[in-house]
Amino acid sequence: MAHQHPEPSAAQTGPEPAAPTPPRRRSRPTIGDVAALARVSKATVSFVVNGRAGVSSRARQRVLEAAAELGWQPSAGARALSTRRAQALGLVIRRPPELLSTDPFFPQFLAGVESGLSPLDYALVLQVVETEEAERNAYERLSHDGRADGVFLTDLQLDDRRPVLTDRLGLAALIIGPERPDSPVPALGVDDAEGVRRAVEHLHALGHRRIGHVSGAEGYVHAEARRRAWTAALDDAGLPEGPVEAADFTGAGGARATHGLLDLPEPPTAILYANDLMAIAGIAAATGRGLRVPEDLSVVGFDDIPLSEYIAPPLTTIRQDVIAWGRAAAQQLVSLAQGHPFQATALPPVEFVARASTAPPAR
Amino acid sequence: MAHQHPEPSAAQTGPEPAAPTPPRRRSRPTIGDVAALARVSKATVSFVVNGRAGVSSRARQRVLEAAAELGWQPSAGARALSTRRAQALGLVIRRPPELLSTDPFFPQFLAGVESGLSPLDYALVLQVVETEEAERNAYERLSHDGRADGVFLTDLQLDDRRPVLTDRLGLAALIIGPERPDSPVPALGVDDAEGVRRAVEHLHALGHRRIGHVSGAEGYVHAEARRRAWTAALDDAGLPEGPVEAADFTGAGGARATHGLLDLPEPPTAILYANDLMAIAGIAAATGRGLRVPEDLSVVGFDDIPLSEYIAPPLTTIRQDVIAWGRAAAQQLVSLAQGHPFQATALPPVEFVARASTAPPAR
DNA sequence: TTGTAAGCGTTATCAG
DNA sequence: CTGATAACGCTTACAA
Repeated sequence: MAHQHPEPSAAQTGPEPAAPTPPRRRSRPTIGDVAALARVSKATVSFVVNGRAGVSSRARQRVLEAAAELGWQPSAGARALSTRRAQALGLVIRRPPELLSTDPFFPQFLAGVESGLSPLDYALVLQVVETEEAERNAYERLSHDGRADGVFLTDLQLDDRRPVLTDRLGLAALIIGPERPDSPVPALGVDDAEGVRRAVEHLHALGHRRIGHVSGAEGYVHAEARRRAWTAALDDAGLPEGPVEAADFTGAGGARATHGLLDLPEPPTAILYANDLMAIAGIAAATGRGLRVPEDLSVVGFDDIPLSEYIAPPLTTIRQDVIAWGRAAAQQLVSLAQGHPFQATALPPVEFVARASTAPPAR
Repeated sequence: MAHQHPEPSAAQTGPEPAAPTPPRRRSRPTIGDVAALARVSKATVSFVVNGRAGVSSRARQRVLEAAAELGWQPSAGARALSTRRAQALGLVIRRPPELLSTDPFFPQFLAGVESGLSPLDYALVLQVVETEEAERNAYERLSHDGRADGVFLTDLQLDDRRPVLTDRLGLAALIIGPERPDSPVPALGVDDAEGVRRAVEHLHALGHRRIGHVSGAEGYVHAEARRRAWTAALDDAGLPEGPVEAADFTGAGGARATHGLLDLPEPPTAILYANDLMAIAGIAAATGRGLRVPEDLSVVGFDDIPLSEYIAPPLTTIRQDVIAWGRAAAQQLVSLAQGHPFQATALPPVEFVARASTAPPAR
């Protein structure tokens, strides 16, 4: 009935009586207001907005008109409390600030997630945390507070405990990245290996035989996947094992690792980086040592960030459609959160983009 | 009483009797369970967790023990329904995908916002939209669904209608950027002008007299602010008006604008870009024309993205502490959402960072 | 087809 | 100081 007003239920049979000295700051209309105006019960209104059968078209009509007149829309919070669903998904990001601000993954992923979520009328609750403890905490609260019906698990580590955690919480979850063996949580990821293989083949065809790798932060599943793909690709190409330097996905790390590789007695003539950011920093590092790219050193990145096309030389790299990935992930997770079983989705494959940072080796 | 279980209130005098064939999927404990276990009323439990006076220490003790034993934490959703506050802030982002994925602003800002929000126990609801209509819609729903108590207004346009919208919705809002005249919504932003002035002074001191500017997307308040600051700084330095080329904050736009300036009959010897991304693309564009940076062209960026230090040459730029900005904004907006009046906060000033992309002009 | 009433898990009011 | 009891806005049996 008349919400937040002291009148007794008599109001139910007619429009709201003019309250004497109505307290200003009229709050939003409620389902009760709509029901009263449409002269039906709250249940009927609920049925109408939820598109359920069992409502006469006349009643439906009146409800819709009343809702429109009052500008009423159901309250997500109240609905969540009732249905025990938040109509929202959670994303907890744990990354060092520097990485967060430069890596193009998250913004794109977020854009994709949103594009998948908004047609379904789901919201996204975001948390950025620093420690692992805060991270666990965030998932627990998200679940507990009923703020999210499902969560994305990104930047998975090799020994990540989050799948077990979400499983225990009974919280729907989806790993963003390569599949994990024995994981209680399904995963959705593109196959990096294909792009890496194409890159190695490209370098091999150019005549490179010593191809180094600057890997991402150790312990991360995707860093590890790219590294293994590189090893496998070298092997497939019949090339000897190449030198690898572990880095951390940052510009500083990429520069340092590049120097490490170039300081070797037999430096590589080409380097494959685990992301574009490190590759760009690597180009600068090599340039700083008097090397020319690509004449003296070929460089391949990973991600194809928008900037990669606009540096000198334009970066040869491996492109993933992160937006499409995010969209697919969102749809999948909503489906999981609604209790449907996981069903594998096809993601656009990674793409090898040849630009000017690769060329035949000088020697 | 015992929540969601069929037992009669007899359960109140002892531990919960073992239900025969208990339905799986035991849901979380509620305040009622805690109250029952502690042998107090729900209200008392509520008072305890909200740290309000009027509870005997014995009762408080029992409540805390019961809560700990049950692992109970209050449900944010239920609380929100009761208090009519979502304990969450909203951020609606409308940007073209490319810009979103490369501009370091949002990730940093988000990190800052979160660092301000999490101690206050507020969540962040994020939306990424494409059209202006979707944007308006997003704000309306956020407000209306009760999903957010306040919203950030970013990327403000000169004729932006969002301040009026949020005002009409009665939704707390905070503009992220320079203050607007006559705005019903307060603003929190760093003063770009100081950094721009320092940059121009730096270039002037190096001997430059023709300093061009590549501006950000037209219509944006912050792009306009930087452009005006540049004009004013030239004026202050007693330099003639310089050529300006309008761009859009993207790498492609930066490259195009750079060519535009360099094609002039009297090309500038130094260019100030409205962001680092365009500056980096500008360096590549200039290099592609056979110019050397900084010998033939000095370049100054804006933002100091992490990559700027690791390109060749390292970029001279203007740094803003976006994380601190985000944190301050979060605190401010929470305060506004709680009904407190706006009170100006000091933000760390922008900082001029001289690196190697600037040098005395050749001619 | 429609209405009633009982939740959902809190907070708030107001007697004891 | 404590405890019923009524909101809060919605969904959903269950009746009518």
